Amino acid sequence: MAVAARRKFRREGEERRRQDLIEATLDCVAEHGLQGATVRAIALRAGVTAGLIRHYFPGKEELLQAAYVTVMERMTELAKTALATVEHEPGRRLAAFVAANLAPPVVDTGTFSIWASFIGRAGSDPALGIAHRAGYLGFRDEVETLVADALASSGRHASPAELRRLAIAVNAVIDGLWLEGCLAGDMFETGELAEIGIGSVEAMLGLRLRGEREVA
Amino acid sequence: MAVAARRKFRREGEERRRQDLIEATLDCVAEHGLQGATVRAIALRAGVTAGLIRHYFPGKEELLQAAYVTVMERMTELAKTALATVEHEPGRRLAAFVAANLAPPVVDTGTFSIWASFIGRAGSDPALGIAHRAGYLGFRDEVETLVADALASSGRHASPAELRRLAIAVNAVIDGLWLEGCLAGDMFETGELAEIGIGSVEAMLGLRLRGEREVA
DNA sequence: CAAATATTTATACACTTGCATAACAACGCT
DNA sequence: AGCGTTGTTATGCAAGTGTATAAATATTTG
Repeated sequence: MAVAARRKFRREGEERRRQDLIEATLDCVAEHGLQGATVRAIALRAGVTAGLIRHYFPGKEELLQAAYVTVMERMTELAKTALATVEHEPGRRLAAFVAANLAPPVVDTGTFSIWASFIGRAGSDPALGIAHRAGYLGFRDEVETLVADALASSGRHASPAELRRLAIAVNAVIDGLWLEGCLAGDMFETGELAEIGIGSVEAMLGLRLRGEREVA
Repeated sequence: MAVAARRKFRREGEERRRQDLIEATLDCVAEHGLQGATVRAIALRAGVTAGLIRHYFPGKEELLQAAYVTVMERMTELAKTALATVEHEPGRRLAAFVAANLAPPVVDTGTFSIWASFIGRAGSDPALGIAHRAGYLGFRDEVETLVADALASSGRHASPAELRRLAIAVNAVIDGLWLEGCLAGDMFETGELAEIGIGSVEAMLGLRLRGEREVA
């Protein structure tokens, strides 16, 4: 009488397993929203059994929060990477920042689905709400700095109040175009969103951010 | 031996019940996301028992779709109402449209929560995706018309391609500011978002939309 | 006022959910 | 090699899920 064979397994490092579980969670959320992120679905995708989740996280709730934090870190990290690799002229830096946020991998249906799923609950779930606001303000501060530098390098200086308004507006354009790109990417040519974004920011600031020959 | 008394009830009209169920669904989604929208929670909020849902809808899925359609109809309807009540000068119409979309009741945490919850699944659920795209394009067409009129009334004419770009950009600013307002409304003064939105649109179009004395 | 109709309730069912627990086996240590 | 530690699996459970069905009652009809 053959007894059911117990499944073989390997012991992965703690950090590695945690990361795998978070990744699997994000995949589930991206595909079917928070509803699709059941402990069993997550475990299946991570290649483990459901019980293991509770060995690394107090409960499903904490795993979801960790996943959300990871997403936001990843998004801001992508934006900063775009800044690090680009030249020092402030106008070009701002343009590069805008462009980077309006093209893959930032513009991505999976990422958007995750973002929307989590943010929908940020209003009712305090932990998620706090995590969101921190990420949002960080992003806006980054925008404000870039805008201030771009203005200063062209000899203009704005009052703090005006700077704030401009940062909010620039941030909004980026967010709005990002949204449209994620939701209906097929409606735009490659680079079109970035083009529109940079053009809009130029108009709002009254500056040219790019050299004359780069408009393509 | 007292037999459990059967609950009293009233027969509401068909359309009324359907609307009540949809309303209850939206309340549930607004509070706890799609996860909170269980048939029992919905029924409880609508003041009926769970079984009744299946008398008015083939299944829960169809109720959710109907609820989503209702939300989008309501949002676009609000925007159009703002247009109907305002004067005929094209610039002012555009300004009023922008302002209406950046203040309550369009800017509202509950509405946003619903929107985010549904749109997160618009990528994977074809029915929701179609419903979304239709609503989105309708909104953008509206923007494009308003922009075209505003430009024309000030003697400028844009090519179709340029008009398209401007409409996308204006749409993005509205979306982005709406998002910020819904997520962190307490960070903005009353009317500040509308002010920023109109200012940004003016800059992008190179027009003044308001009379000189209305800037407040 | 009685009968017919169909809205609404009540109950049951199969399934999924997150979580608890105990058995097990992979790995590090000596 | 043997042993202990603990990462991992397997199993079970109570609560909650959507749905199916029958019974009951509010309302309409004759």
